[in-house]
Parts: sequence; structure tokens; C-alpha cells
Amino acid sequence: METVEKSTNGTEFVKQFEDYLKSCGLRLTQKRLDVLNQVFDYPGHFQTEDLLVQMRRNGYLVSRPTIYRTLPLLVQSGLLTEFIDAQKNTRYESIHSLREHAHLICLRCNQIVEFKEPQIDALQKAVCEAHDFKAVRFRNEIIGYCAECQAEIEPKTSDADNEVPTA
Amino acid sequence: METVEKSTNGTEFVKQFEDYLKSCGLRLTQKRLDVLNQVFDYPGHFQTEDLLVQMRRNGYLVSRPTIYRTLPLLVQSGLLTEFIDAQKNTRYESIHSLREHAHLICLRCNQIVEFKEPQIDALQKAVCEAHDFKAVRFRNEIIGYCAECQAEIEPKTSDADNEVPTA
DNA sequence: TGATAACTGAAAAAGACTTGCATCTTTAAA
DNA sequence: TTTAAAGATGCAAGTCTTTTTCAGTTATCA
Repeated sequence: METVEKSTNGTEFVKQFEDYLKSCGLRLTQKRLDVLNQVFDYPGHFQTEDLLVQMRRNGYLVSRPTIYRTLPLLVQSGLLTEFIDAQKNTRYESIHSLREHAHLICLRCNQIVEFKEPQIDALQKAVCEAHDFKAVRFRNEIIGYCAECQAEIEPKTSDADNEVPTA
Repeated sequence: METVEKSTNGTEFVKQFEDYLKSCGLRLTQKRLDVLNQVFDYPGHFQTEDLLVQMRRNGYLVSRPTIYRTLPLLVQSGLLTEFIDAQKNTRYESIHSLREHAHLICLRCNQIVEFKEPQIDALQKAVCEAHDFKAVRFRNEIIGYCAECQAEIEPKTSDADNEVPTA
């Protein structure tokens, strides 16, 4: 099937993906290209299901298993960042949309704010070296309540079950 | 049912748990005490299922749902640390066994090494302040290959699918 | 003491992946 | 160009962790 190809076609990203695939003896198929395309087309974070919906909406015919199989390849190739949200769902974001991998995750509104802290990155790398550990990916997430939700929680003393215990 | 109570009984931990529960209008029941006990009795990390097995083995009668309901309470009360391993399983460790919350997770042997990096903690707190974000918990995980597994992977060029792509 | 709010466990359900397998494609050799 | 071998894909079914429902039990407080 011929799909409309826009964003990533012929870019360095395609090349990077292809190189990675080749290094593993895998092929750069049209479906995989479609996924790459749509991943980079996605504004902000997404979950696998979100991407599936967007792809269907955009007329791509790719099955769920294929998407589930392709996203880890993109992560391994370094084009996609994976993290786990407060509900333990896997989320992704292309390196296109941002390069940092740290997140503030609000338990109440589920808003996710990225932050960049080069010093933390440096320290993590130092830790890896100290332990002779070869890092494939980093997770750096802070889970709590964003400023807005704090404001909405504190005045009312209701909804106690979701409140912050100590600090 | 009267269970043998050892480690945590009458300790500050029980009090901390009770205080948290009270602040939410919840009760410190025997089952919850049992879970607290066994959590602190567990050597090192554990998954929910591990704790269930240990508790059954030690003669505690607590259902799976109750454990699943209690562990988050312990996390919220600050007595337990939660993190997600490379396979996306939730793991816990009591603050008793260690206070740091950062991990090196090996993709090959699943070994988990803790590390402590106060500077990272400090930076994370600074980020929270900068964003007016109220943190409930932190995740700081580095996923990759430990020294031993690297040694075993590198010589052979097989098993390409599980290898590190770039660096 | 009685009403109300919590707690608990069994069974069923939910939800996010994953796998088995038969069918296509691509690649590279003949 | 034909073909065999390796990959890729989708469907359907399965797995596995975690959650929900609900009925019965227990604690708390007026």
C-alpha cells in the first residue's frame, strides 16, 4: 500500500533507523517507515494506543502487534524515548519533539512537564562509569502534584485519598 | 487472627503508617500491620507476588487484593519505595533496607544495583521547586548492561537483537 | 446499641501487551 | 528470472499483572 509520506522521508532519521535495523539483520519495511513517520508526526507524548488511533485516522493500515513490535526498535535505534507514567503506562516521545528525558508527572491531572537538567545527566553518566555499566536508557521521573492541582487540593480538605501525605 | 509479630511492632514505622492512615480517615488493621511487617522483613527488592508468597509461607492469610491495596498506602506513607524494573514490573523496597531510590537495572541478568547520588536528589528537588511541583515520589533508573553481562555479550557477536545499538 | 464507614476476599473483569501461526514479502542466491 | 530462505505482518488467542465488584465482616462513634 502506498501511503502519503511527509515528515521524515529521506531524512537523517530514516537513515539512522535503517542503520540500526541493518545492524540487527532487520529490514526497513514500509510499515516500519509508516510508524516512524507517524511517531515523528505525533505532537508530544503518546501511548501505543494513541499512535494506533492516529495512524488509523490518517489512513495507515498497521496492526497493533506491528506497532508494538516497532516502537521498541525505534527506542533501540535512539529515535524514540520511552518512559513510564504514573499509571504505569508506557509513553513515548520522538527525539524530534525534545531531547531531554526527564518528566514531572502530575498524579491529579496527568499533565506531564519535561525538564532538562544537564547536571543530572552528567551525574548519571558518572554513576554508570563508576559501576562499569553500559546504559541503554535513562528514566528520570518525578511524580507528584503540579502547581495548579496543589492549589485545587489544598483549600478543600476533601478528596483525602488522593492527597499528599507528608511532603 | 493473631500472627507472630516481630520486627516493626511498636516501632516508629508503625506510628508513621498509622499517622498517614489516620490523616486519610483510614484504619490501621491487623492485615495492614501484617503487610507492613512482612515488607520490612523482606530482604531487598520484591514484587507484589513475591511478598504474597513470603506471607503465605510465613502463615499470614492476606489476599492478593489486600496486598495490592496496601502497598500503595505504604508508598504514600513514605515507608516503601516503588520503582519499575526493565520488564515494567513494579518493585518495592522498604526504607528499612535502604534509603536511596536510584537503580541500575541490567537488561540481561535482571540484576538491580542501587546507587546513591545525593547531588541528583538535590537537583531533582531544585527542579521541583523551580516548577512549583510537589513531589510524592522519584524515579531514577538507568537501564542497560552490567559489567559482567557486557563481558559476556561483546566477545560473541551473536544475540544481536539484545545488543546495545549505538552506545 | 445501632448506624455508618471501612475493610476484606473471592471471583470476575480489565487492560496492556505478547505469542503462535499461517500467509505474504523481500532478499539474495542460483 | 526463478526460487529458496529469512523476515515481516495480522489475526486470534493467550498471558499476566492489577483492579473492580460485591457480599459479608468489623471497627468507630454518636
